Parts: sequence; C-alpha cells; structure tokens
Amino acid sequence: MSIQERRERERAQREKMIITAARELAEAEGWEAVTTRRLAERVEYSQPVLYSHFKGKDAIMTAVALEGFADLAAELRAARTAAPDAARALARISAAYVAFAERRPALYDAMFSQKVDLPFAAPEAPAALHAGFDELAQAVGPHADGADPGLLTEAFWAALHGLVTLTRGGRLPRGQHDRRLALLLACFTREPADSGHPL
Amino acid sequence: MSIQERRERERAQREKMIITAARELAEAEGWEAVTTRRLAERVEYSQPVLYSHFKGKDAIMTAVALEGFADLAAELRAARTAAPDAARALARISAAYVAFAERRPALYDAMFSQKVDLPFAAPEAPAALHAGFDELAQAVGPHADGADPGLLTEAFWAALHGLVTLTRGGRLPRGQHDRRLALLLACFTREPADSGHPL
DNA sequence: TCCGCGTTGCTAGCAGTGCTAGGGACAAGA
DNA sequence: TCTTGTCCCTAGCACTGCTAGCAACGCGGA
Repeated sequence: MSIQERRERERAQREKMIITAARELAEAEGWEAVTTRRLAERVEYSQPVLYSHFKGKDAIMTAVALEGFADLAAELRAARTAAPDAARALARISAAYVAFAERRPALYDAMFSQKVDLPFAAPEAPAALHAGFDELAQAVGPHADGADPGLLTEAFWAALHGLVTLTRGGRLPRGQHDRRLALLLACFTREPADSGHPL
Repeated sequence: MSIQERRERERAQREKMIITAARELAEAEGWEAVTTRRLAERVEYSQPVLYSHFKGKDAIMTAVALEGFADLAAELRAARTAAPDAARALARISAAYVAFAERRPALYDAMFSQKVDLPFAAPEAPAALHAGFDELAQAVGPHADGADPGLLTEAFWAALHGLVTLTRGGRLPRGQHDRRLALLLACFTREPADSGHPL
C-alpha cells in the first residue's frame, strides 16, 4: 500500500501547489489575471489536471480563501494578545484587520467579496472562520454594554469591512483612513470622538 | 440643421435604451449575465453599435451606476424629509439605504462594488453622488458631537455598506439584519443599545 | 431627377475564457 | 509477457469582449 500512499501524498502536494500558485498570481496581478491556462502553466501541468482536483475555478478561489481565514485569524489573535489591556485590544485588532486587507487585497477579496460556496454563519463553517470571528468577538465583547455581543461583533465587523472595501474600490479617499477608523472605534467603545486612541 | 438634430436625438435615445437594457438585464439575472451579445440583441442592434456609444462594457456599467446614484439620492432625500424629527432621520435614511441595496442589488453593485472608472471623493464627482452623500451627511451631522461631520458620515456610510455587502454575499445571516442595523444606529447616535429605534 | 459621398451599422473574425471528451502512454499485477 | 487500469495530455466546444472591413442607406449638390 506504500505506492498508493506515495501517490496520494504527491497528489496532495500538487493540490497545495495549485492553491499557492492561484494565491500568488492573484496577489500579484489580481483575480482577473488568474486563468486556468496560466495556472496550469505555473504548476507545470495541463489544464484538465486542475479539474481533477477542483470542481472549477470558483472552487480554487474557495480553497485560497480557506487558507486566508487561517492567516487572518492568526494575525488577529497576535494583535489581540499583544494589546496591553482589554480597552486597547479592539483598536489593535481593528488595525490588524485593516492592515491584512490592505496588505493582501486579492486574498481578502476571495475571503469576503467574491462569490464563494462556503457556509459562513453556520456551525459547519470552517474552523478558521470561527476562530477569526471569535478573536473579534473577544475584543468587542467588553464594550457590549447590555447589547447582544455576537450581533455587536457582526456589526463591528461589517463596519470594518465597509471601510476596507469602499477605500479599496476608490469610493473613499485613502487620506483620512486612520481617522475614520478612529471614529468608528469611538462609536463602538462609546468614548468621546476626539479622544485619540493610543495604540 | 434639423436633420442633424434629429439624428443626435435618436442617438441619445438609443444610448438610453442600452443603459436601460443593461440595468434591467443585470437586475434580472446579475451582471455576469450581461454580455455584449445579449445586450445588443435586446436593443435590436448589432454588437459594434454598443461600442460606438461606449468605450466598452465597463463604461456601460458606469453609465448604469450613474443613473443609480440619482435614484438612491432621491430615495434617501424622501426618507429624510419624511422623518418626523432629526433624531429619527438617521434611522429612516439608513433603512432606506439598506432597502435600496436589497431591492436593487445589481444596481447597488455597479455603484459601490464593481470596479468603475469614476471620481468618487472629489469635487468633479457626479452631482448625484454628492447629493446622496449630502443626504446622509445631513442625517449624521446632528450626532457628530464634536467629531468631523464629513468623516463621521463616511464612517457611517462604510458601516452601512459593510452590512449590506456582507449580508448579500452570504457572510452574514439575513435573520438578524434589522437588529444589527439598530445596533449600528445606537452606536453612532450614542444611545443605549437596547432602546429600540422606532421608525 | 440623378449622382457621388459620407455616415452608419452590419457580418465575420480574433484572441482569449472556463470547461470537457477522447485517446495514448505509462506503470502495476497476473 | 500480456492485460488492466490509472493518469494526464491534446484538441476542441461554446462562450466572452472587442474590432476590422465592407455594404447599403440617405444626404447635399448638379
């Protein structure tokens, strides 16, 4: 059975190569540049091989997004645990979220903008997705003040997402990005708007 | 010169037909179903005619988006002026914004999600865009409480946009949509989270 | 009324897309 | 050595956005 195992191992390795190639290509030139032909060329196999691993191009994007969830969760976790106190955790984690979206826009798109076939707000959602949301929830929770913490976290996440996507789409000028984020934080933490949040 | 004028009139009419057809097709089946061939068939002209009016498909989407800005601005204005007092204006206008996005998702996408070539946060931005933003600003302004009203409006808009897009993309369950919106409003108006906002 | 000419919109085609059918080569087992 | 089965590649389909080049129409002048 060793031959079988080696084959499966090689197959899994190749699948990983495809996902990595798709992510790199997307991050370098955007998702519209990721075609099955270029992808196949990059992994040095023919097109149909891709379809023996994934149902279609969308499934490849989904796989890339799944990797991204784990990355984001890790970065959020690092930001939150590095915060000196709970009060500043939200500011830190928000900054980390925005930075992630800014640094890896194509990956962020696959995760949160593009149409992918994943169960999101459900128990069967990917573990990394839950992990990322939980990080946010832990930072938002202390400011709930009677409101449903889960819903408040969702609302805060939505606000961050809106800020990120509108800025990236050219709808909001990049100039005052930090001040908008600070305002958002002030609203959710119910602090005075002008009390700069030291990170 | 009357012949010339008639021609230009007919040409403008046809251009409007193209835009309308594109919008209707997008609203009925989504933007991925809007192909130049189907569009041409719908306006009963051949494909190349489209290119004598617009530089490309993107330009058609931009034209559709421009129409949408006017529609949205009108609906926001109606919602704001119908509000019994300034305190409730924000809730009304928010509901109108969300309803617009929900009712005309394809149009909303063209306006705020898809990549279009328009100057947004600039003086030369389309008038309808300014008008819509001003409606929002007028409703947000009273709650600024010392903060920059323009930036606060942008932040609030971003939050609404995030809520809308995450819900539409399946990232947030539709179930508690209203409660999330209410939470958002409570944060921005700095009211207690559980004081339901009567519309 | 007729003719030349410019405009207009058509047919046909290009290069590229996602995806798939079919066959051919290679390796494993008898 | 031969058969069997797996694997992967070549070729092609139907579609996309976009464009070149031609044919026909209608206007302006004679």
